[in-house]
Amino acid sequence: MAKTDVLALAILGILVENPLHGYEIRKRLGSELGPFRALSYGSLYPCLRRMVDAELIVADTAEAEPARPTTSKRSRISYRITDAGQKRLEEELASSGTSSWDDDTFDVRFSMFDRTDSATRLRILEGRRSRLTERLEEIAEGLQRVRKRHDAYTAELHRHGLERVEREVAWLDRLIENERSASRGDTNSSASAGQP
Amino acid sequence: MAKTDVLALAILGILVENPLHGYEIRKRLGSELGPFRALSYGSLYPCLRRMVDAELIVADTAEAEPARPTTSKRSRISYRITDAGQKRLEEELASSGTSSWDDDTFDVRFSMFDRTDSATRLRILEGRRSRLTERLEEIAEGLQRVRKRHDAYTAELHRHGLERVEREVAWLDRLIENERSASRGDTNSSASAGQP
DNA sequence: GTTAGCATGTAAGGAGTTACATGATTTT
DNA sequence: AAAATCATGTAACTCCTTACATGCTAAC
Repeated sequence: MAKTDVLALAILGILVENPLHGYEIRKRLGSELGPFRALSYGSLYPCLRRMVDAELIVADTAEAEPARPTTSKRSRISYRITDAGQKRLEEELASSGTSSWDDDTFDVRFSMFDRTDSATRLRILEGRRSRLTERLEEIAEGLQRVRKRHDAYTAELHRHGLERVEREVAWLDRLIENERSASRGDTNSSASAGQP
Repeated sequence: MAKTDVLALAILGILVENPLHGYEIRKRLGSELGPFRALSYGSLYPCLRRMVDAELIVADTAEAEPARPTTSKRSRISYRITDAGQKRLEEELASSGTSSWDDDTFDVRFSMFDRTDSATRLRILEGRRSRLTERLEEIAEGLQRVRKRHDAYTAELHRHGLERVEREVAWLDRLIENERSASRGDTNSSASAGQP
């Protein structure tokens, strides 16, 4: 796996809670991480193998129940995180590393915010925010150019794209504000602000 | 290119207006299509070549200005759409083909709506809408599951994801309504509704 | 008993990126 | 004259999907 494989990171984040077998890991990835990719087995199993080779996880060929010797039961390989894996996860979670503000990586990092310290959370949120405001300018420029070229549909596409990004920035602002008041020592804070 | 390459379709849509060279095509792809991919040359040029092989476009090794014979000027290969390419584009635009409601394909199709007939526009918008409502249910389920598991951040991620999709559905509803009133023969209609 | 869902994997291939390699034109 | 940007391309590589191949377990 070498560098900072997002998928491997997400898997470590899932396995750190309790050991699981591949099939279940895939389901979790699909539901845990927002509207995240429902990735295929053809992607998952090779990744698990790479992680085993890197000794971040180990594969227990389940012997859980000693009783019932027949009906062999040899399927369901339970993957468990190793000390090295746990250390790696902590390292990843500690620093906003190699830009955790890409679309994909951000979601994975965010989903593990309850295991991330406040300072790092803030750094990631702000990094993501500035990434989005850059994009905002690009889209706004494109919108200007497109408006001149008549064509209401293309303009509408840009307008909608712009709005989407603006909303995400507003969302981040809310989260950043929350994070700041929490670190100022306020006790009345949680991730979800909004309705009174 | 064979089937229905989204990139090739987007390029045909750009070249049908006027011939351009690769460098310029890439810029257009970046600005024209919403917050669309700024795709690399390593992707673009091989695609152009495939399209030339398929005779959808031809490469004119620019001789535009007959004057100035020195300073050779031989770079800038101007790509021009062929009759076959034009026919192919029309075919693509005529039917909502092999599901044009994926995230990527939808944007490309939408950006060419002014060259698409009303019935097809409506079919694509509705297809996209039903695709999104499916996703809506999946996310809503995931949100339920996540809420039970404490963890405010993951829940917030889902909530935000849900909201984003809901907004896109609302946007589509607005466009569909517009499209319907336009085909009912109202003269006061355009792609952008909204403010009175 | 047979369908549906659980469970694990591999091989081939698609679609794109990065890094490289090269050169012309325009601006400073 | 140097630097920026325009312009074209190739080769290697990454990441993921699809299709295939296999077998267990539970429900109807």
